[in-house]
Amino acid sequence: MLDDRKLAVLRAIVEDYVSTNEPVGSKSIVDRHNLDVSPATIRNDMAVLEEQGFIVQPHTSAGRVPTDKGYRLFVDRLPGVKPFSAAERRAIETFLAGAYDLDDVVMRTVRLLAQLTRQVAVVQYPSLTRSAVRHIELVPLTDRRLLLILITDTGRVEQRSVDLPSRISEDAITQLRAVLNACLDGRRLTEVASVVADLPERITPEERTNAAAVFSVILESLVERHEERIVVGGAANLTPADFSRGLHEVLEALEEQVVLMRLLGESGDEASVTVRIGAENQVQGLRSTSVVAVGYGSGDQALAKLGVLGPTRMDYPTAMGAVRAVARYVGQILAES
Amino acid sequence: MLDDRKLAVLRAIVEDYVSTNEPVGSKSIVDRHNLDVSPATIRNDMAVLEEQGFIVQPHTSAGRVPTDKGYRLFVDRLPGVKPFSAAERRAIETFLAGAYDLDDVVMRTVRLLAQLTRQVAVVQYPSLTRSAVRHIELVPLTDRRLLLILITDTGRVEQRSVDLPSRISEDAITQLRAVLNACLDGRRLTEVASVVADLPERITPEERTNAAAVFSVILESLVERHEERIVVGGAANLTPADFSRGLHEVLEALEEQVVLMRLLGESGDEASVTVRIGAENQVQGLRSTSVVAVGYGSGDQALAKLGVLGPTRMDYPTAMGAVRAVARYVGQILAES
DNA sequence: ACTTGGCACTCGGGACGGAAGAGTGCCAGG
DNA sequence: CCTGGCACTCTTCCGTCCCGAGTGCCAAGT
Repeated sequence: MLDDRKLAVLRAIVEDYVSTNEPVGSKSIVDRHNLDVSPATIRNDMAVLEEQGFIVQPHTSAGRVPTDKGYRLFVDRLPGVKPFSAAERRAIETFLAGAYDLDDVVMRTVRLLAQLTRQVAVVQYPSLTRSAVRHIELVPLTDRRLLLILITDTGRVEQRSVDLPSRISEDAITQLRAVLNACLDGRRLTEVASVVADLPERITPEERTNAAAVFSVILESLVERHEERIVVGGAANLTPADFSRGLHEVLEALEEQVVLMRLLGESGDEASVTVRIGAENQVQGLRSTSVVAVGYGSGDQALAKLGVLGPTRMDYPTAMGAVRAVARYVGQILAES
Repeated sequence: MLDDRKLAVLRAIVEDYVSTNEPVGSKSIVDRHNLDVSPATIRNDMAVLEEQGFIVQPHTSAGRVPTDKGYRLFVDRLPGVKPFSAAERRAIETFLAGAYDLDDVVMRTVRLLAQLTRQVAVVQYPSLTRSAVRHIELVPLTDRRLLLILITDTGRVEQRSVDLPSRISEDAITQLRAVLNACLDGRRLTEVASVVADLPERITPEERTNAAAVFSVILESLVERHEERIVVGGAANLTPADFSRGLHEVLEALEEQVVLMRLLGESGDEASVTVRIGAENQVQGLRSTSVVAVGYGSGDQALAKLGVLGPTRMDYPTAMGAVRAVARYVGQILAES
């Protein structure tokens, strides 16, 4: 039903529209791409493509513009990702390699992605729920208050302050610290809940109430409320022209961590680059944007996701290439540290 | 040279223009504010105000619009800050009190400020250079690599990884940790440089090279490059209409930490609310915005600054009130923790 | 069966022009 | 020093017109 030439026409429309931001007509297609047919032929093809819902014309006597469905077909059946040159990849690598801690890695990644794609970059911190405990530290703030610091194998450092029901001695802190590290070290955070349940037995009875306060903070704020952080950058790349209802709506959505989580969560498969186009995003307010995302991680399993967000009129091949390449190197960096 | 009525006229123009975003004419002034004079009189006053550069008319036969200089006069000589009602203050307090760590305090503050003022909120983390060391922790990652964690009395937790020149034993780590904490605990970060210089003597000779690596990380990344973090929120409150050259320029500036630092740095006095209007900001790209900022801190001295940023056409009294009130409560919260 | 040139048609956008309205500056009189 | 009156200046808003881009359709050619 869609022969090769019709696909080529669709591709031409997408490419031209992406680069010019103007509806593309039959004439300009034969001019810029060397299909050896006449404009009239293209028009016939376009009529079919329009009937099937891949393209529309904003008004009679304007050229055609791809629909979400059109972009979808383009992404699924057409050129695929644009591979990065060796030089580009080296640039990415060195830029990321300079980072000195996880915060810095994430910040650099965001900047890098935003710059490479000229879109909005979205990077999730390595998920806590998929991380394992590397170390737990307790620092006394006052004699009724501790600072609890959790360090994960993915480099995240989380801090919480704990109010204690009664005063605590240095010795008790030392004991508690030892028990926590002995029992939780190396455990994934998903297992922590069950382990913590057994801990009170290992604590001397008089310290149990204080210890319980610490445990409950661990459970509540680190395990149950799975604390996922997402960083956004390159918002300045959003161009007002692309959003009929104004940037406002998009900017608002980008400030809501929860919304971003859902957005990244929707891209299902983590191993390969996924693209969600326009209304495929269930997130209200981002129905006219596309998201290109992929999971990244050190080694085999994905720790979290990163990607870019932009108008549906986006250079998908480049975006997909950039996202894939960056994710790969971020994974490497994390594996090394 | 400027009698009371002329000031009242300026005030009327500022207030009306802020609320309507339209040039305000002599007629509407006498209607909305009860000055007991005729429009013609107002016109004469306006002619003077314009001659002195406090207002301009976009084109003949339009109303008047305040200039930067006009806003400046308004801010300096007119109503001052809008005090917050008891209910509002209680709302602020409870909203901030729910925070469970410094990151959370800062995030909540940003949201709160953005919401109260409907402008862009800018909050700086408590400055490292004005903080004191509360605790330093060393966690082995591999036998050639440590994670260095610095906790300050302002609640900041900074992490850096340290590559060591040679393998390090558990005992050596313990020794190093003890020395660091013994010598640095309670020291302001500005003093740290001189203290660190004397440290090697306290370390057994065979561990000096490793210790030196740790010291240099402390100095380089925590002391010299004074690591100031700034969080921005409420960018969605920027309305395109207010910026002739587009949001783009403003959004870009807001993504540059360095720019934001300069911006907050420019507001000199820390104890009281300062306002920088339009071109008073030396930061390129933010010449058409105003910044209302104030220092905040636990107790007497300011730790850092926070404020809001918006178009020069801003509700200054409200913004100043909100900034002042929020800064006060943030200071309280930090003092408690 | 597909492609092609020709042709009439539709519509958006820019140019032009006139009318309405807002707001001003100035002046002469209270 | 204030005020009412008045002429003047622009902007804004329509309505009209015209041009060009791009289309859909058809009949003819391969």
